[in-house]
Amino acid sequence: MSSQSARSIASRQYPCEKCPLRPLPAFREFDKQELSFISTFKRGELAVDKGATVLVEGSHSAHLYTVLSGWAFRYKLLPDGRRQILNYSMPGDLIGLQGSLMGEMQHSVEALSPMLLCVFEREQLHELYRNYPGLAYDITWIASREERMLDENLLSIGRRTALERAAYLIAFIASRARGVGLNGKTPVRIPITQQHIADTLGLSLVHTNKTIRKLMDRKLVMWRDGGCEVIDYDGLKKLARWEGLGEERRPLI
Amino acid sequence: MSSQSARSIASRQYPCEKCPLRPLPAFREFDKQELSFISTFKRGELAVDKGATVLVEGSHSAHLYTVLSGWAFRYKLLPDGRRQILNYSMPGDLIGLQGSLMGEMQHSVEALSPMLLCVFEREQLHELYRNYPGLAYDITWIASREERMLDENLLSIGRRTALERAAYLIAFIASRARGVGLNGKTPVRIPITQQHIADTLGLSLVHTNKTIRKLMDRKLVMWRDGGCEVIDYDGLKKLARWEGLGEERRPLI
DNA sequence: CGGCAACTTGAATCAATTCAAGACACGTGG
DNA sequence: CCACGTGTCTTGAATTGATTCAAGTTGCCG
Repeated sequence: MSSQSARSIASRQYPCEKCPLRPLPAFREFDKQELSFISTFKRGELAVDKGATVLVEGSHSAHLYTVLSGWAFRYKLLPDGRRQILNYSMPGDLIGLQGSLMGEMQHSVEALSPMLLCVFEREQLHELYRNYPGLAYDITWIASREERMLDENLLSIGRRTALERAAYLIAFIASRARGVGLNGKTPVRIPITQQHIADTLGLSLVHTNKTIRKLMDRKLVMWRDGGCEVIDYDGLKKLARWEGLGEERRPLI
Repeated sequence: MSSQSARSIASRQYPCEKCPLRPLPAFREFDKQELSFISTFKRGELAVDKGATVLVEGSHSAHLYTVLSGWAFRYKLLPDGRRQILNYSMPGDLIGLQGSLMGEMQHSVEALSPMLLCVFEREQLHELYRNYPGLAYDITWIASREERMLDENLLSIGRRTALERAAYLIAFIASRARGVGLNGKTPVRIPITQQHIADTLGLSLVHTNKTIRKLMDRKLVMWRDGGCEVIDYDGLKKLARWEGLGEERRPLI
């Protein structure tokens, strides 16, 4: 629950033309004009500590961000403190688009690990829409992708059993992480606690723990270094009756 | 579970300039150019029977729609038939945007009542983005609004009690319905069965019935004519600890 | 009048929460 | 170097909440 604020670093280390994410097979090619506009769109970079709050519900942020590195999660709170995690953000994902469009943030975002964010000016979105219809289309596409993920999560929480839910969630996160090359030599380590899983699945911490234990007994996942590692990805998918998110190449703003 | 297909009516009764929805206070003003483009964007109207399937998961629809009148719901199925309702659609809402952008439909849509839909050509979306950045922005805004509603639903299913969930859902739907003037003289009648509510809240039919009964005992809602009527809107909001969706005026495509 | 769909209800069973406590690793200050 | 606090994970037991099973009611349409 440490709620420190984000630390800023003004210097920009990565010009968009040398973006380390862009060459990944997960992302579509951009032409020179688009790239150079994004370059001017980018205001700088922001370094964020683990546990820091990137955006707060109720605020009116002047910025939106793309994750360069690190993990975060989006959540909402009920007045009495009950927390629901809505989705996770990882490299290549846009953060704060909803707030940029609708004015006020309706959810908060917290870093799960140290992060590096590309900072964009909300005001310039209009210019993007005026002059770069392709990028505008991409942004709508990104919003739709988020919607699709939420649909899946809703199906999961509403209709899957606890064991299926846990299997689905871990497979889902691992699948996305692999898409952005987060599995170097070793399998991906997902930097979340069981409390995060509980707050994502809509279960209590105790029951989540017992459920994850079953997944570990079945040798589907492993818990190590305060994080989760997938042992048998296909086993998780099968248990969850999940088809996987047939992801084509996507835009990177 | 009647799964008849939609019946088409080619004739267009409502030119966009005389759209019965547009004058409603819920929608923002459009200038003449935008209006005339939308007019050419519109291919015709589609009449749909109650219970008909408008769009099916897995299909590649060439169209997207705006609801002129009537109600529908969006849902996903698990392989074994478990159903999760994701959201409801009512007049002024866009249907099938996600499918238009991503190619394949990832959810199905079924009519809750007879409906009238404006039909648009998916192909022309690109032209819209190229020539009408304001409308393009609107479409992204609409996608974000859907995302926001899903966030709320996720919070509800994940973290609210059964009674709070039911109260939230009914207040939420009623609030949206009132926004588009569906409460003429009498209170809105929401044309859904308790099975729909169960499949939205992630509860069994039996337990949903007992939960709704509690709401009726508290004189918050009423069940009549195979549908639901709100008696005490503020009471529902309070019980659900829901602030309401502070809706400003929104675009109507 | 029969049949079907939606709504009700009680009882038995199962799943999930809450309560309570302990284990373990890690970092910090004495 | 050790004591202490904190955060995370773990486990058992009691309780509550939700599901399933089984029947019955009601209203409507052909």
